[in-house]
Order: sequence, then structure tokens, then C-alpha cells
Amino acid sequence: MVRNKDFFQRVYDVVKSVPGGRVTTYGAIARYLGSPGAARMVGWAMNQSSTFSEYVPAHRVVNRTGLLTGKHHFEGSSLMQELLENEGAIIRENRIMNMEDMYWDPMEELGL
DNA sequence: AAGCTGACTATGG
DNA sequence: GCCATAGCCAGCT
Repeated sequence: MVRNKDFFQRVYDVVKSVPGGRVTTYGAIARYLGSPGAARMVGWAMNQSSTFSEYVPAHRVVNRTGLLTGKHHFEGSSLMQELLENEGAIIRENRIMNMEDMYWDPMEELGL
């Protein structure tokens, strides 16, 4: 596995590869990067994403249950939910109900 | 340098 | 499906 880039940078690269109308999980990204236990780091990377100049669709990254754990970190109070709903997600109580439909696995889509 | 923290996940009840 | 516990990795204080 190539580790030329920083962990964060690799995370952003994957997140930016997520097509609209699809979502992925922190764990999936971490596993794709070769560190299955670094799911929390992916979240941390998202937190630091604002410090990077490039745009990162962080709203397409949720936890494995489809819960919008990061919505509180967005500017607005419902921005993340609105963005996801706009992409076809059915959200109730900060949780994506049709998450299995939306789910996008970098392992399968980008290849191993 | 040592310990705490967190946008997580897996497992067991 | 929900709650509690433990493991997890890297950055921050």
C-alpha cells in the first residue's frame, strides 16, 4: 500500500471520490487505507478538513449505523442533513434510513 | 514525554 | 434495535 501522502490527505482523496447520492463510513475509508482501526482518525481528518484549502464532501461520511454524528460540526444545525436529503437520503432523527441503498464502499468501487 | 480525547466499530446482554 | 464495555490510532495539551 502506498503511503506517500499523509493519512489525512488520503482520507480526503477517498471522500472526494464519493459520488453524489452515495455515502460511506469512517470504518470503510480507514479499512481502504489499510488501517481498519483508524476509523476515529478519519473523523479527525474530517474535523481538520476545514483547515485544508480543498473542498471535502464530509457530509457524505457517516458512521456505520448511518447516524449523522458529524452534523454538529457543520456550520448550520441541519446543513448536513439537508445536503444528504438533497442527494436522495431518507433521514429521520439524524439517521439515514436507506443507508444500505446509499452506501458506497471504496473497496468495491475503487478496487482493492 | 505521558495522558486525554474523539465526526468510530465490534461484541455481548 | 438499544445500552454498556472494550479496543482502536493519531493528534493535541
